[in-house]
Amino acid sequence: MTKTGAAYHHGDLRAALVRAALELLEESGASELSLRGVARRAGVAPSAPYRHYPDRDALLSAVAAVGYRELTEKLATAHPSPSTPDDLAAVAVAYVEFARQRPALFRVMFGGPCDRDSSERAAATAAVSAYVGAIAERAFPQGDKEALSTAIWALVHGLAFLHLDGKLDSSDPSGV
Amino acid sequence: MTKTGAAYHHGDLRAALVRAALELLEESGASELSLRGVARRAGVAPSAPYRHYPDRDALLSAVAAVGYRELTEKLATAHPSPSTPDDLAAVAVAYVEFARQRPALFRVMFGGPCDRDSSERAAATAAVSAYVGAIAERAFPQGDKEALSTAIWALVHGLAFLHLDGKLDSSDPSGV
DNA sequence: TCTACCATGTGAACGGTGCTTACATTACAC
DNA sequence: GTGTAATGTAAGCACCGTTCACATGGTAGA
Repeated sequence: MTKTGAAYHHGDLRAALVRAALELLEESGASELSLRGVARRAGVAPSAPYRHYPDRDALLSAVAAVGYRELTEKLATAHPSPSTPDDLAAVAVAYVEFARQRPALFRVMFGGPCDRDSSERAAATAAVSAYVGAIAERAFPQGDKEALSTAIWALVHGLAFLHLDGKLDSSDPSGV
Repeated sequence: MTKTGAAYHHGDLRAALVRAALELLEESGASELSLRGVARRAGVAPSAPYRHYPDRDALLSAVAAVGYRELTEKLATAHPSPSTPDDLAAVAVAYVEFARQRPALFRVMFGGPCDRDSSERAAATAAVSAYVGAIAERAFPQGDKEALSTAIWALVHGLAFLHLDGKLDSSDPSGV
């Protein structure tokens, strides 16, 4: 499948498509990402992407996977190894910030039903889950790890979505 | 504008369209609700809905408004006047249950960017918000009402979304 | 080096979509 | 009864996802 194939006609169109999609998401916040639009952006015929992705959802999954990686990076940057509840709060704020700064990408990542076919995507979300779990365990060693991890992720995730939907204002009461 | 107009040619097509949309959402969980599909379901030409709704989003907002009403009903049924944290937990479970039982409708309600034009929709979400706030105040009289209300809604909302995206399993650690 | 092959990209086409516009019909006011 | 405004229809536009036959060009094997 030459996942990271060198350069054929176009030169790694597979990656170029993901890049074009990310650009479109950043520019016009519209979370409506048309395959034809991405192809146009990449300077390629509308049918070209089908040589690399079976359908639109597969391309979106690849884009989402990049989003997951960038999200974990941002969280790690917020606090490399959080261990206190305050550290955790910092990471939580970073999560919500990510959603607010890149709403279209965030919607691609979490907006629709995740297709379990994409191993790339599944692995990336598992990584986020594990990361949150590890943090929760370190911050609250005495608690039930599963429940805590779920609760924290849910709280932060819900906060992000309510923000995105304009249900909240600037106040950020994320004291955890 | 004859919002609740009697019966012209079709017989309150305005309401019939919302009904048809809800039916389609329930049947095929696909959250992709096409205006043409709704019109077809209502036995009407594809352009007929435009006499009652300016565009697809407006119809979706009307559908979402119905969803908000049904959600508040379900929450009220779960516990008519919750005052203890345990009561609150029951309401929270009902919220997540609603999302799991009617995922397509839930996605219409919260999935996309809410258009602030629809007063109908805005009023319905404000009602949910006020309801949660009132509950939070009664269950935790000593806490900061705003922060508590936000935190609770976010936790429950995030839980619902993570469930919908298949990130969680059957365990329901909603101890609040 | 020549040739055959296969991966990649193209162009046209199909059915579906949201939306608009011109036209037909129907209910109500006068 | 007649006129008018509200309502529904038919046709058409541009766009979408997807497929298929075809063109192109890099690479392997002789």
